[in-house]
Amino acid sequence: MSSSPGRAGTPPTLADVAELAGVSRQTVSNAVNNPDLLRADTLERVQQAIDELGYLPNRAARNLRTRASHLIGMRIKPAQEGTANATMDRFVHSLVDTSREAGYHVLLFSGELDDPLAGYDDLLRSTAVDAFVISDTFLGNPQAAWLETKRAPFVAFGRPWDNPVARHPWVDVDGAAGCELATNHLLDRGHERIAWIGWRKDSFIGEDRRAGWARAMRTRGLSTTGLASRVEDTVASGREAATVLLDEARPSGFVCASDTLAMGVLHALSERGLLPGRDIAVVGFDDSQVAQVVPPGLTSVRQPLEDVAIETVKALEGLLAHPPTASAGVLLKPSLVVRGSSGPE
Amino acid sequence: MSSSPGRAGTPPTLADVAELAGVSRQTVSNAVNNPDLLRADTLERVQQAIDELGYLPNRAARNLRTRASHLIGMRIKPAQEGTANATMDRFVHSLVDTSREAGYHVLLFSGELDDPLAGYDDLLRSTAVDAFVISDTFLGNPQAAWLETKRAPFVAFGRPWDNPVARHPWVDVDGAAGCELATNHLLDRGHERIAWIGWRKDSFIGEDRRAGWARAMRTRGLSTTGLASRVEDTVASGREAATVLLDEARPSGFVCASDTLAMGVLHALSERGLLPGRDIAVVGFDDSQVAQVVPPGLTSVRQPLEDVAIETVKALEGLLAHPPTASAGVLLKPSLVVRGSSGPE
DNA sequence: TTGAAAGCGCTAACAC
DNA sequence: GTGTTAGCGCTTTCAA
Repeated sequence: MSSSPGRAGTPPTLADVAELAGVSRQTVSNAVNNPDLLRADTLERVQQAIDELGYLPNRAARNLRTRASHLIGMRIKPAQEGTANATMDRFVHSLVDTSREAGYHVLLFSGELDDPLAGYDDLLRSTAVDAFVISDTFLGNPQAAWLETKRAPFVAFGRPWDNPVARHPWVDVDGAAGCELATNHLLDRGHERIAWIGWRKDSFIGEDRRAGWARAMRTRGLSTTGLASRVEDTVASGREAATVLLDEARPSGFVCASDTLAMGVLHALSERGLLPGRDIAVVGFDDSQVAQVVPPGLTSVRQPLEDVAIETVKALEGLLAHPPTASAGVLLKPSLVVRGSSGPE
Repeated sequence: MSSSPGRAGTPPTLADVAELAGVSRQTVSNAVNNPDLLRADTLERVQQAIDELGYLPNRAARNLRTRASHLIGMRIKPAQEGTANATMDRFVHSLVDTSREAGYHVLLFSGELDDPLAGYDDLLRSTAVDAFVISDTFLGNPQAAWLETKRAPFVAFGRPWDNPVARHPWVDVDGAAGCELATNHLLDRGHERIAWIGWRKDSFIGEDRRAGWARAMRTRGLSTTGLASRVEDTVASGREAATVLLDEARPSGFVCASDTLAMGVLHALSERGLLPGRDIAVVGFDDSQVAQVVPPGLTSVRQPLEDVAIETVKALEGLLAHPPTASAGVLLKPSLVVRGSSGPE
């Protein structure tokens, strides 16, 4: 490790490399950004100087000049306690990995709970990020409309439910297909009275997932009457809903809009001495850690978040290209992870 | 919303504000950074222009000039599937919140699994971040030593186990105290044969937590012989360990080094038709979502991650102050969240 | 209290 | 191919 020319702590600059290699600063810049412009021997010499000094372009300077930060902003909501919901954390992991391969880093920020726009504006106006990934589209997404008026590049994880004509790129997972998968799985195992526990009606995602259950039932000519419940996404609500359904509808299986609700069902079963998988089948949604480790394993719909991240970054790259290319929406298919809670074997 | 002078998409600059307010650029800069230098009426006028244009200083330019990015880098490991472990995700949330209050954003990055240093070097040399938060100190932390040689500011979440004379700031949670708390909780409820399931001996954290259990037992004059098991941090390992211990040591309670292992115990109990809390007491560590939602609730040691984040940012601010002030290590006390798995009421 | 000049490190545009 | 010039938007001197 050779000592840099300045004081330790001040990384070498383009000028340092240029001096050491005996070329101009511009040539060093070209060596870094357009190597094919240089003659082979010059490139070699510059590269050697770069290696010797451990040179890497200063981000701030490059950002200032190129008007790009190579940063993707993503707002995260406070961690939800008491639920099984960690989809966004898993997505962030995938996004960080995928972004890195595309030369981007992920900048996380948080905002006031009540203001869905907080945080975006500052980052945008200070040109701190090149684009956003928005994700909390649970009940529609005001961010999308707002960002569009600001002409800010962004990709949404989640369909523009409340605005079908929206033009921005989005990536989503087909929740209806997932629940259809889950329901068919139980139907294939001989269940006929399959109950649904989902979210309140104002949730677009919840209604979508519910539709998958209903479709599967209808397709087999089975009635859904009295078999559905719509509640808050909490364990307690899931437990109560399950208790009521068990008494009033006598289902042999449950398909739930979330692992959180499914855990509520497990609570209800446990209270009655019923065993999931043996006495009553249960399927959740999200393949959370909870689903993975709870005995006897919770069968659950798994979103392909790695693929969501890949498609998201792909769309992002299009948006940030010159000229920008807006991609269409992408809808991915989830899979079903079968575990003990949906029956033996 | 007034239109900015340039094309839409080009945010207003200092010069735009200066022109509108009829002052020099420098005065605008002072208005933003040293408002008390301005006369009240000038400040008022400039502030009005700033508001009108929606001006916010360009980050890249400011970063270049001040040699600071106001970004904290944190490397995250791939999400762990099949475990209950989400401590780092919870910590990231807290860190993002706390950093924001201190004027910092969190930049996430990932690196090759095999190379603990990957990613750090690039960010450092390109002056992309002001400091790092390192966290994966499970088996010691080579990053710390490396970052110290680079004179890079960083704070560790986790003690420098393998280097007691390390001088860098760190924040950690007293795992031994947590397990002592857990064990005493069971002792207070009348248990005497309390088994330990922990990690392999090369884990500093694991040995620390184990010491808390052993200390609590010894303090009451109880033997620990044959009651401890050291395994991998997986559900399967926890299940096997519990099975063996149930047969050979006949414990009435388990204290585990992680919620993942505790879930393994729940699996073992479930296989034998035993009920956690009624037949056998179980305590985990981390108060994961799993602990929160699994029936009948898993009693678990909770790390005060919000406080860890606060102390981390405090130490970071010291490091980045002029002149820097290195703070000492901070050891925080965890708490015990009591749920059904450790017995009724 | 305000303004003018310089320069952070880099790259785009052009001259050689 | 390579070097020169200019300037991205900001803050730190220093002078008025």
